[in-house]
Amino acid sequence: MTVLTSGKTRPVRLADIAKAAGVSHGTASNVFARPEIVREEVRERVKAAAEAMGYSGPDPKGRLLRAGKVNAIGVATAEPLSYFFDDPFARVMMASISQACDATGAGISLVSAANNEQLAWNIQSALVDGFIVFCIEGGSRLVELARERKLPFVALDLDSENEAVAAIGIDNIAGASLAARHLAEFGHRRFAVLALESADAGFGPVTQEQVETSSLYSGTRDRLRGYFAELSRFGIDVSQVPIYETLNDEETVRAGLEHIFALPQRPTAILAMSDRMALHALDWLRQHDIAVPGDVSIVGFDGVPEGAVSKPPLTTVAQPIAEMGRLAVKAILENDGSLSRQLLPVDLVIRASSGPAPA
Amino acid sequence: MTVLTSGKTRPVRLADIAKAAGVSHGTASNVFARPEIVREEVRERVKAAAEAMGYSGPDPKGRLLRAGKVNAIGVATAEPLSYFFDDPFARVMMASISQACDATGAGISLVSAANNEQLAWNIQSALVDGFIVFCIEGGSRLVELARERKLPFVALDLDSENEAVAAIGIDNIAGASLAARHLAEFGHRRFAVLALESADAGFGPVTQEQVETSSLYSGTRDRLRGYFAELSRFGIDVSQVPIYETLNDEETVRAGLEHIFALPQRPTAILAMSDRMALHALDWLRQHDIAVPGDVSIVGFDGVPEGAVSKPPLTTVAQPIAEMGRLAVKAILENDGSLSRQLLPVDLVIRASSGPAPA
DNA sequence: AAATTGCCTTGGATCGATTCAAATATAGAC
DNA sequence: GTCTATATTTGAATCGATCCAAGGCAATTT
Repeated sequence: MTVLTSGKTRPVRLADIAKAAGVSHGTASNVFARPEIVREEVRERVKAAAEAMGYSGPDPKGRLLRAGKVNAIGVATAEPLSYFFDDPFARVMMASISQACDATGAGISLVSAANNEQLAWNIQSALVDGFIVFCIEGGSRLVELARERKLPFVALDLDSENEAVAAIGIDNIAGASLAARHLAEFGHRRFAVLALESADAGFGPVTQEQVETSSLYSGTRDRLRGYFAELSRFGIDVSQVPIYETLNDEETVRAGLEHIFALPQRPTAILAMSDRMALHALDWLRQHDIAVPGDVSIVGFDGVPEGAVSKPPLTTVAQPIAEMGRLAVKAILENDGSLSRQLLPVDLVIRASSGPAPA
Repeated sequence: MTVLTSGKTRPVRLADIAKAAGVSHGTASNVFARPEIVREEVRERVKAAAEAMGYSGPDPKGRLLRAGKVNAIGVATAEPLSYFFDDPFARVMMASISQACDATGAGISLVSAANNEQLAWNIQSALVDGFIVFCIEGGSRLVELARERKLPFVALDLDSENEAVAAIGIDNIAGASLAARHLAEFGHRRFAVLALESADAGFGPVTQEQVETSSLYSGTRDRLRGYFAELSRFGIDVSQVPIYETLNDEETVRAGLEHIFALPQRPTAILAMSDRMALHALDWLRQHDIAVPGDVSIVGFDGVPEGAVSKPPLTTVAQPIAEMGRLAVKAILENDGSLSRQLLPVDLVIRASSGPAPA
């Protein structure tokens, strides 16, 4: 595995094999890359030399520089790496991205970092042919970094403002409208909203104005707009609808529900901006003996598989997650510049967590 | 972003910047790699040139060859890539691996492939500093491939036979004993086993002999040995204990329970070789109004987080998954050759799914 | 004025391969 | 024996950086 040169050892290179076999390194390279053009006798000799010296084929590091293609795409997020394995939405998305990669033989590199400094470095030095950027919350910095690499990249779920970057997202306003209309048509008139972050690291009750004025997190803002536009159409005074912002985890969802159900007017319908929140809410409601959908209806957002097996199964606004992943991978690998921005349609999946408003 | 040379364009290199700024390439390199040793005036000039030519920093491809370190570890499996995001055990393991990577700033490359040919190529050409190999089922081919790369690598959960490869695993026999003893001490005498695969693509009732004779899947075999050795110690005739092999999914677990509970002697205790199976079993039992642990006790294996929140919470043999991930990453990154084989201790976590045998 | 010191800068060597135009060998035709 | 066509092989150039010994230069010592 190593040659001895003046007392110190170093890994065997293709050139060492070539010398040992008495051929040029060009020929040695051909033995591995295009064996069919090398005369059999020579080929065997080179292979024998390789075997003897414990050489196990050309080092990808060297090949890479020459070839230029890594054959892997980077998936980046500003969350810790474990986000990819913890978050239900990320998992479904990654599963679909990985299927698309499997189909084309490309690998996946996970790029992230504990702190912001690391993150910049990691993105700058990632060995990938392109990036898929998860823009969860205020991912604009991430987009900026990825863009500086001057590699093909697409943003998933990007703030709809930035027209200049390639992005695959959904129509948050339309999706939210769907959810709100569904509940309103069931006769619900007292609503509450479980919102995603609209400003950094905040949770607690917020007002519509606060959400509107925060420039980041356009997903949160658009979903709220969609909800409220639709509710207004039904003559509901949206200024009276409580909005509670959570961190999309169990603890803050429960806190939100405690808050909401302590208000004088209990809601009969909850609009949750993620399935994760909706599922935690389902747990809380069951533990508090509030029947779903008997007393309270709830509609989630995302369409994660857990929603299909919850108790009760969750009505939700399903994103075409698999399609988004496929498109993203395609955009990177083909890099024909065809993709600029793409808003995919969402789908209201009606299950058992929503029903007529109680009389 | 590109320079024009005799009619064709090519990406800007560091050398182009150096020339444009009138410095040597060595200095240009220092501007990016160790800016503090370059005089400010020069530094600014080079940076300006870079800016002007749209150069966004040294290409990692070039750096890699020189540095030799990719700063990423490969995680390989023979399953499709999406396994990493679908399987609960894999997910917990990946979460812990990614935490360890985050802590050291290393990236993660997922390596897998649809078919065997691809897999070989993907492993041979992966740009990584080492491999962590998931040896789920008969992963010996995978280990062989990884080994040929001559990079540091560790196998997770390897067949305990192969003494030559570095591996991190658990003592399956001891873990299984723990589970069996726990139930036996509760007075249980009628057992059933929900087993993992022991041969390819099979599910259904099997005998102890069948499991023993299958050479792959030593995990399944060892767990069964552990169960039965311990039960025998309590004077239980293990030849009468039904074993049902599942595919670790809901459907086959339910089929297994239908089968087991249709037998003349209903068990009062179930030993499940994975938490995933145990959790599906819990669902089935609840739906059939069989009280846990009133009528039937059940003990899982793995220690996935879902087991802590199931109803009832699952007694299980917890693997030190986080520790395994940490050790694996450490072994790769430090590569001090210190790790050869390591069997980590397992832990019986007693929760509410096990209790005294019914009178 | 010469010598020493410290700070920057230079340019050649190197990392490990692939590529391709040119050179060489081999065989068959005339 | 020469010529041509074909099959192999060669070796220099290239990919894009980093490293480092050696050199240049200005400020300080002797």
